[in-house]
Amino acid sequence: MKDTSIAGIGEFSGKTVTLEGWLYNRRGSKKLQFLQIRDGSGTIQAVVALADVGEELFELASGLNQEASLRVTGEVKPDDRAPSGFEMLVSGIELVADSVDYPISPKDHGVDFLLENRHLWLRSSKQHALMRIRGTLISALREFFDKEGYLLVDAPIFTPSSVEGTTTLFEVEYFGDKAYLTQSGQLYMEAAAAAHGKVYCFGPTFRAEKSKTRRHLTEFWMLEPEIAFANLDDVMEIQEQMLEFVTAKVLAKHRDELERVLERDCTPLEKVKAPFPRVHYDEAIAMLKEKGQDLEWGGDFGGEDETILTKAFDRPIFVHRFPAAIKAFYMAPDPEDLKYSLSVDCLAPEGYGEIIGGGQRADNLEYLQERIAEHNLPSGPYEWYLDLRRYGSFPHAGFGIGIERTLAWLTGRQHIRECIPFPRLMHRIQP
RNA sequence: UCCUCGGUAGCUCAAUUGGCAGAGCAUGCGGCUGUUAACCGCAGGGUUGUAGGUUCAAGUCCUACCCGGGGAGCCA
Repeated sequence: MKDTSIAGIGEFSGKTVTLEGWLYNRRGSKKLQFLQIRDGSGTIQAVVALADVGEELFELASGLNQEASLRVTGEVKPDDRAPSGFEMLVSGIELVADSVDYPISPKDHGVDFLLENRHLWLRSSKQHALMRIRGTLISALREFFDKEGYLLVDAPIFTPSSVEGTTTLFEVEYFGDKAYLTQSGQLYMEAAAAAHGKVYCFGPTFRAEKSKTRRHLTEFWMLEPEIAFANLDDVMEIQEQMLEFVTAKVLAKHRDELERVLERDCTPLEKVKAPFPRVHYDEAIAMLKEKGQDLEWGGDFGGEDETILTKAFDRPIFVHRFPAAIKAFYMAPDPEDLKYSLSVDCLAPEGYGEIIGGGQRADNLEYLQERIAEHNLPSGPYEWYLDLRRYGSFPHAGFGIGIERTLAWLTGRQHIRECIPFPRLMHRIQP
């Protein structure tokens, strides 16, 4: 392994270095070849001149296939014509391994073909940028909670029962019993919050819903904080601080990739500053009716409703106090009016819609028992959860932020399937 | 599960009223010393998703099925 990376190539201006990577693209003539080399950290153009390298090496260069792996040696030179400001004057090439008939050409491809070749598609520039920004988003989220004194507590993937009782779960055989893949770590975070005060989990979650939309995956990643003695207002404040923090981190580190590679206009992201507008459910209903949407009090919002709501504001918004009847059993009732719940969704702007769901949890034992019965949930699996209300119950609140939906918004993607390395969709589990 | 759109060369797509199945990219060969998804010339490449039907003639019309996209519901 060499120490030199393309991202840091500027340090070696005027010096001769060896790069290890892959041939991204090649063009040229009988006497001059332009090799686009990528090494994961970046890309650089390597120029091979027949007059400099001789016939044998030039012939090797002009026969190189797309995605062949290489060691390329040459002098690093500043060049105004290069996007990165530098290019390499090649003096030596070692073909590490050839790449014959690489399926993904630099021209257009359809979604189905690209997903079939997801293992190779990841090498493309847009997909490369998306994965880099995903990495930054995740580390920025974790940095935010770590610096605020939260403890990372891992939730289990196998669960004995549904968290919310509504969505369809993936069932697995568990030593002769049934178990399910988790749809949320929240209930476990409530237990952890009683032990540590401020906690969060980060991991994959699974939903067996037969959803075929640009907003759904069957396997997606979620970060779920839970905070003891917090209320609804507290979690809204935490959410807006968190989004302001991670958006600034992503902009600081990836503005060039966002604008140049992903063609994302960054001006809407610069407006992601606290406070975010807080819209009561009733206000949201009134706004939507005014815009001509046909809907009644008591229902949830559809994709089009969310689009209309978010386009009325220039930054993410909170919609709070949904009717208790359409929210999960563990949501706390609004003491001001019991038909509302102390719930909140955060909707991303520009039509992206819900990226965070959460709220204050019910801390009254009898209320929870009634709600579990109302939802026709088996009481047995929830006894441990009810213990949290039997032994020092405490007001607490939390939320879950969807990584892929947040990334799709930040990067301006149309579909969240590009926002996870290997998407799992209703009709796709390969590669 | 429902609504809707689609399936033609390795890839992206075209094919008029039912009338010889085509182009770009990729690949191969040739040309070009500054290309930026390079360009120019030539060549090879097809069981039009599957099965049936109508017709002198079906990529095109009809029936059934298979596969996929987008959306609804559900949610992050």
